[in-house]
Amino acid sequence: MTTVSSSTRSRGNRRAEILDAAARLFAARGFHGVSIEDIGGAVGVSGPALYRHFNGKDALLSEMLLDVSSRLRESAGAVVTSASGPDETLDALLHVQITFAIEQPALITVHDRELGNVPEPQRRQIRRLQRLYVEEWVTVLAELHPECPAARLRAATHAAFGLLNSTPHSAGELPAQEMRPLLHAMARAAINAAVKDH
Amino acid sequence: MTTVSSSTRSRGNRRAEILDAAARLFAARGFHGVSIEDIGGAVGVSGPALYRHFNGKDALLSEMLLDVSSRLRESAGAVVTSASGPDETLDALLHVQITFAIEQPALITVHDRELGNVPEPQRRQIRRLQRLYVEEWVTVLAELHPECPAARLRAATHAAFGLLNSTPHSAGELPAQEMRPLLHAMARAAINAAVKDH
DNA sequence: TTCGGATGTTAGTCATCATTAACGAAATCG
DNA sequence: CGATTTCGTTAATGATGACTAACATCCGAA
Repeated sequence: MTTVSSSTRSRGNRRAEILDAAARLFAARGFHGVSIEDIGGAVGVSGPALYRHFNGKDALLSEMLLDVSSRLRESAGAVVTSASGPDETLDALLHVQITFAIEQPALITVHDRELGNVPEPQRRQIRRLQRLYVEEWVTVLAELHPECPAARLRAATHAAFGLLNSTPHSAGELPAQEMRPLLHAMARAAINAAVKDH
Repeated sequence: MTTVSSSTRSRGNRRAEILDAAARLFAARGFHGVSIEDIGGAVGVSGPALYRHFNGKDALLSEMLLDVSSRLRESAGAVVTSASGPDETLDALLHVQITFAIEQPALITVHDRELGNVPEPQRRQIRRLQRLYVEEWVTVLAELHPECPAARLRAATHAAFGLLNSTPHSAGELPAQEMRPLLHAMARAAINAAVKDH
C-alpha cells in the first residue's frame, strides 16, 4: 500500500504550524491587526509562502474556526452519547471545555471573537456548529432541570462559557493543576445557582 | 454667571456620539476592522471630520478605554469606602459590574479586547486602573476568606468577570430584568465555590 | 456688521497589505 | 538520469485607509 509520503507529512506539519502561529497572533492583535507577513515570519518563511498552503487570509481563518467548532462539537457529541447520567454528562462537558480553554487559549479566544471576519458560507457552518455545541449543553441542563425555561438555560450556558474561557486573562495566575478544579467547581456552582428555583 | 455655551454643549455631544458609535463598531469588527470613514458615517459626518474632535484613531481608542477603566475603578472605590461589611460590599461590586455589562456591552467588550492597540503611555495607565479594579475585588474577597491565597482569589475574580461579561454573547436571550439576578446569583455562587475549603 | 473659532467638506498623499507573477531549488517518481 | 511537483523566494499591482491641506459655512461676540 502507499505509505504516507514525507511530502505529505511535512505539508501537514507546515500547515499546522501556520495555523498555530496565526491563532496566537490573531488572539493577541485581532484578525486585521496581523499581516500575512507577520504570520509567515512567525514560522520562518516569508509572506506569500502561505499561499502554497491556504487560499488566502480569510481561508486560513475559516479553516481555523471550522476546525475548532468541529472538534468541540465532536467532543461534546462523544460525551453525550456515552453518557451514564445527566450529572456525569455535565461534568464531562465541563471537562472538555476546560481542557480546551487551558490547552488552547489562543484558539478559544479567536473562536469567540473573529467569527465576524469569516466570509459566507463558512460563517454559516461555523455558526451552526457553535449552536449545536451550545444545544448539547442546554439539553443536558434541561434533563437536570426540566422546569427551567430553555432561554434561561442558554443564558446560563453562555455565562459558564464566559467563566471557563477567562483563562487567557488569568494566564499565569495559577498552574493548570489548580486552575482546572477551580474552574470546574466555579462553573458547576454557577450553573447550579442558575437553575435553582426554576 | 457664564452659562454653558451651546458650542461647548454640541461639541461634547458630538464627541460622546462618536465614542459611542466607535465602541459599537470596535466591539463588532475589532479596532483594525473599522475605518475612520465607518465611524464618521455612523454619526452622520464623513471621515476626516473626526479629527476636529480627536487627534486620531489611536487617541479615540485611548480615551474610550481610559474612560471605562476610570469609571469602573471609581465606582468600585465608592462602593468600598461606603461599605458596611465585606459581604454587602461584594454584592455592591457585583451590582456595579453587572450594570456596566448589561448597559454598555460594547464598551465592556472593547475594554477587554483592545488594550493591545492602545499606544504607550496611555496603555500603562489603563493597565494600572484595570489592575486597581481587580485588586478592589481581591481585597474584599480576602476579607471574606483570609486563608485563601491571593493568586486563587485573582483567578476567581477574572473568572467572575468572564461570566459577567458574557452578556454580549447571550444578547436577547433574556430580558435585563431576568438577566441581572441570574448573573448575580451565578457569579456569587461561583465565587463562593472558589474560596470554599481554602 | 464683521471677525474668528468651531466644525464640516472634498481632494490629495503616503503607507501598509493582500494577492499575484515570475522565477529557483530540492525532492519524488518514472 | 530527466521531469514534474512542492515549497520557497523576491518583485509588482491594486485597494484600502489614516491622516493632512485647502477651502466653506455657521454662529456668537465685539
